Amino acid sequence: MTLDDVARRAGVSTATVSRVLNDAPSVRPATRSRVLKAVTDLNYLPNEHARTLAGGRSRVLGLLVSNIENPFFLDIYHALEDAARTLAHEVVVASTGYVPEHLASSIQHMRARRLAGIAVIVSEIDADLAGQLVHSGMPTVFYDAPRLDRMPPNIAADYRTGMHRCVEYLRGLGHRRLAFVGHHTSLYPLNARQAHFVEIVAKARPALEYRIETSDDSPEGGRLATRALLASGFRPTAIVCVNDFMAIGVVRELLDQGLGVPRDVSVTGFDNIGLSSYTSPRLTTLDIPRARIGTTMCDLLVPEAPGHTGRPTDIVITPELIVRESTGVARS
Amino acid sequence: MTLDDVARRAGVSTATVSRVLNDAPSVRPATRSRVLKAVTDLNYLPNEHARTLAGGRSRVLGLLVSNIENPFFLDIYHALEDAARTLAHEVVVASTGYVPEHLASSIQHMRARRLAGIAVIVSEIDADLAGQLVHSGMPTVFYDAPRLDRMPPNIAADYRTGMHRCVEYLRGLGHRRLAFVGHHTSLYPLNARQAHFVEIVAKARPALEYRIETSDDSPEGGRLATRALLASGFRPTAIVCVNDFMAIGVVRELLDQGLGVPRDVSVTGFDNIGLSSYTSPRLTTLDIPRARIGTTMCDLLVPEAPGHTGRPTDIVITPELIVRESTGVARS
DNA sequence: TTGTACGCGTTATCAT
DNA sequence: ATGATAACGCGTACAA
Repeated sequence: MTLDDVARRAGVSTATVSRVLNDAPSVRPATRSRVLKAVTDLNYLPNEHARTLAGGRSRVLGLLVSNIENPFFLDIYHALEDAARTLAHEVVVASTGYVPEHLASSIQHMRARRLAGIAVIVSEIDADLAGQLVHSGMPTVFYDAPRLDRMPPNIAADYRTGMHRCVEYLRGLGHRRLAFVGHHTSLYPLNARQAHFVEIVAKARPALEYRIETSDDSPEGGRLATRALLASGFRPTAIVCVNDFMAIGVVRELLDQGLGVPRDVSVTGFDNIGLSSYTSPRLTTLDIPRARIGTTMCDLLVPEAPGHTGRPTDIVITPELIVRESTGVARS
Repeated sequence: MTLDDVARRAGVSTATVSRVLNDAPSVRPATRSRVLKAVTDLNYLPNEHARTLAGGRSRVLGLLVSNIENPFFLDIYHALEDAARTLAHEVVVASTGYVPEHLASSIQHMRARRLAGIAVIVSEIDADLAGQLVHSGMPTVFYDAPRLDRMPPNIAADYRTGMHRCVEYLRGLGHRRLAFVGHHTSLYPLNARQAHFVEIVAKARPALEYRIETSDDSPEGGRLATRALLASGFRPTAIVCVNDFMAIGVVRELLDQGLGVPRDVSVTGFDNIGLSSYTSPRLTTLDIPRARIGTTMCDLLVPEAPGHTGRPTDIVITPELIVRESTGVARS
């Protein structure tokens, strides 16, 4: 089923069919409808590959995330997709699962497909890969990108301020023994949230005790990290989690060990995913506006986007503290 | 950056470069490495569009789901992707959000891309669209497909038995006033789980009271449905949810209204998503083996798959009841 | 073993 | 307004 078939059936040339399909201006209404009829009769659909090959342009955006199971990424995906849809663009996702090899191969695939642009939200990307991407000529936008020489547009969250708010809030509640539950990540960059946690906690006076435990980015990971934490004998009065997704498992394990939340241990998440207000107790967390991130990425990537500015804009998002039920005054 | 550039740099013809890239047998090691060097020097990546256009085949599978936010679908996606990866295939997802227009356009896109195959898990698909898909010639596999004349491979869950197990279990616990919380769905087919619930409950002796409420497929939907349910004055002692995702919101709303789960109201989910054992209380649910579904779909779609059988296999999955903490004896 | 040349299905540039 | 036809970048018979 090709253009030729349609052309033959409509008694016109392929050029005309192509014009109709791309609603070019000059086509007589009569022929136009003849062509359209042939198209539906034959249930014809243009070959996308031939199309982008001949036309040169693609209307597909790529999104690269670390872990699509985490609702945080899913939300960004949705926002991006919605924004893209209004611009007649599609978006394809690839989740690396924090596996560097998957990251590399996903990038290959996206480059091979000559996408219209690519949005990257993978904390484990190194400067090398990022640079390669940028130099490949594809429009690229990063969220939390590593520092690059030729900076591409970047959207950054001010995790330092966010973490500061979180720790200060807990200190105000009287917490002096804190734990951080993070997730494994390949070295680049050392997880910003964790780094800032350490920095801030280390500076606090009077001094705070703290401990760090890491595991997979999942509820199960949160549970395992908490189990290890408690098994070590350390008794935190508050656990700061790298994100809500893991916090769900942290709370679960605490409960399973007979610890009340927040009666015995306070727990904070990060991201403010939808689920965080459905757990019991509801999670205290820091909000990161995923929708805005997704929309902004689309703006940055697609020239036809309403919010598109040619120059590489740097955008900074400051996480807001959302106090709910999982935190309370420290048990004395 | 094209084959030509590489060929020129390596001092060979494009045909030879192509051979190297597709590791064809007869290429002298010396020239092979010359070509490979040129490729890396130029950071060359074959144009996927030209490739599938010329070669005719595509190594990309499509997955069509109703709501990728629901972990149920996400799990299938992952299983499918993992299986596909071992066969050097990619998979692209499209989530319709239960919007028929999105479904149609996603199908268009996938057909346009001449994918190697397409897996469909959208309850809202009608026989018309399904038929169109099958007749388009693309290898297709359905999960819970509408009945078709020319049956494509289909994977079905025996919801009737599953729902029967669920209702019988609740009856055994003394529940006589049941509610069903389902999700909106375009007509085709009337949600099987709901239909079976009604059928089974209506037959039960002594007679059961029941009521149905529907909303979006999300925790928020579950919450809203429950709110409406209670506002109506109906006092179920047990709520059967169409899936775990909504059940999360159902439990939340119950708790918010001061009702204990399962003390005052028992709640059952469906699917046995990972989250269902992280909520408090843990959800009693019916297990559906998502991983198996994803793997099987890959087997059915890809000829090179180990489990591939030429003939359209019909597979039936029977949901297993998993009893956890959200159900208990009916309050007298 | 390697090169030449045609075809894949479409868009776009000329003519007409 | 419409029709030829040359790209687009690659795979692959067919030759050499």
